[in-house]
Amino acid sequence: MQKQLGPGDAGFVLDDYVMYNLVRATAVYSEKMSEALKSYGLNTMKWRILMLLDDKSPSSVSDLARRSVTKMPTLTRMLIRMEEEGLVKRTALADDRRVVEVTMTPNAVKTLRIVQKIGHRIFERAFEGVSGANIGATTSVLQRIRENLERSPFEATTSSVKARAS
Amino acid sequence: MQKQLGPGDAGFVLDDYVMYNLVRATAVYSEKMSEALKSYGLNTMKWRILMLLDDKSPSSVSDLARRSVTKMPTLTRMLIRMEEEGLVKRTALADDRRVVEVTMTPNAVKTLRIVQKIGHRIFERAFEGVSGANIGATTSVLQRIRENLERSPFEATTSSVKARAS
DNA sequence: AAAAATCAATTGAAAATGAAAGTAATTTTC
DNA sequence: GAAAATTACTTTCATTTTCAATTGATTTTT
Repeated sequence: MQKQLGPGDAGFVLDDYVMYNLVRATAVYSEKMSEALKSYGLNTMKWRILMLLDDKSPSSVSDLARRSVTKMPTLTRMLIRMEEEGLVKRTALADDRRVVEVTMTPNAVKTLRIVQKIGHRIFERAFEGVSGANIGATTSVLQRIRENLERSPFEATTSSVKARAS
Repeated sequence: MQKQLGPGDAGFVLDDYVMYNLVRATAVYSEKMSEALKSYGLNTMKWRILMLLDDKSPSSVSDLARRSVTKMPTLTRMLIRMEEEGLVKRTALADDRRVVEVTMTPNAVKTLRIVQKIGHRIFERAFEGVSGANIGATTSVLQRIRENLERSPFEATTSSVKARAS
């Protein structure tokens, strides 16, 4: 296996570029999930929040924002709506009343369990023909990507060469 | 390697779930790219469109929409803006005047080449510590995921069990 | 060949998003 | 221990995105 070609290199093929495939695969997956969730009154964001709460409850708003890679304002609004819909409860933390603790309602757990089955079927379809070993390897690589990128704030070494269109 | 656990199964760990990592890794990557592109007057969507045009020019609007997994209205507006900024040219196809052919301007090519270098550095950082073989394997899996999901329109087999929160 | 159907792209109204400012609570500094 | 700084979240407002309908062009049907 030789050195990775980057965009702009001669012989570079976009369809074989890992980053392009990463973004596109995720977009298609999100699209499918979104369709499937619609009839349950959910969208991908509510789904992700419920999954995160199922994983760790209660969670603070900022914790959910970080783990769902969503901006706080967006999340605040979404959580208010979800509270109105009876999916979550928001309460100020006793120790530190700046913090808002979010928990799932039993109702939300019930809905989540149903939707998880559908999510699992989409997952199975997505990985049709991919071995368990390869799924594991892919997971590791994805975890690694996130860690690598979250660790390092990107510093623009060519900051002097600021080209601009028009 | 045993059977894959799905969300809701006992012993399931969200942080090890491939779909969660897929979405999160992509979100972090997009965030980093977005930051890096800002000073060049670009965003991830313009960047992706330019990459697609660099790969195949001219392209129709619908073709770009499909390959960038973006809704047509969004793309139309973005292309209009990009034309105003001197990045692309839009012309009705002679054979079929419903179709709008989009091409990059030389100016855009110049900008793209610069930004690609930065994109490549982010890519390298993302895959720090990942072998070339593993990058290749990941690419294949991602391609497979997309193909699998694009092929099959998801049919809700539990469509009778429509639960709804609240 | 006129009418109906389909298709590619655009536009208009409504919802979602995010940067920046605002608020309230806690911690740090002097 | 009061003033300043920080933190966690919320709100405001301008922009972006999307759904649904529309336009203009081509193809299909009758």
